[in-house]
Amino acid sequence: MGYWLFKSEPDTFGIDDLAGRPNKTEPWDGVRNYQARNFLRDKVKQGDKVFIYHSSCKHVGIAGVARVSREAYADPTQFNPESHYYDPKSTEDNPRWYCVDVTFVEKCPDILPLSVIKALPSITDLPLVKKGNRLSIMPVEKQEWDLLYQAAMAAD
DNA sequence: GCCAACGTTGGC
DNA sequence: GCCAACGTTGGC
Repeated sequence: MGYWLFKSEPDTFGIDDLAGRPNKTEPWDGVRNYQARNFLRDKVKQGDKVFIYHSSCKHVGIAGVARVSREAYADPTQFNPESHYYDPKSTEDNPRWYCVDVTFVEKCPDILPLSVIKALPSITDLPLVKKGNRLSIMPVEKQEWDLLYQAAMAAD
């Protein structure tokens, strides 16, 4: 079982949007970074657990948990000229971008703030806490997951 | 809104 | 292949 953190801007799509979708499921599309793409395409597996992280907003941090309900397939938005994510250099035969489906699992009682995550002594390797971090799909080690999950779900 | 950090593009 | 210019991300 793999563990991941996916970033999203809640003004566009946040944990509440995911919870409100039919079957609480949504394609995680629009990823347009090669390192993130490679994780999505090659490493993210059905049943893996995912922290949904809210970025570029008032309360930055881990907002909830989802699981991967469908493994990588060609991101349809890359073929749609109307889409913000359209990529004219991508073809159906040789798609450049991939997405997975994620399904809502649970919401944190409160956002676990980035400042708190950074203050956890054993969270030092997670790309999220590194300087200049821009990776939108990143692996989380099991020990990291357990610690973050406990912190995120603890009601205080 | 600011700005640092980073990824991508394109001329050479 | 180098690297400057540019666009984007993302915390604050």
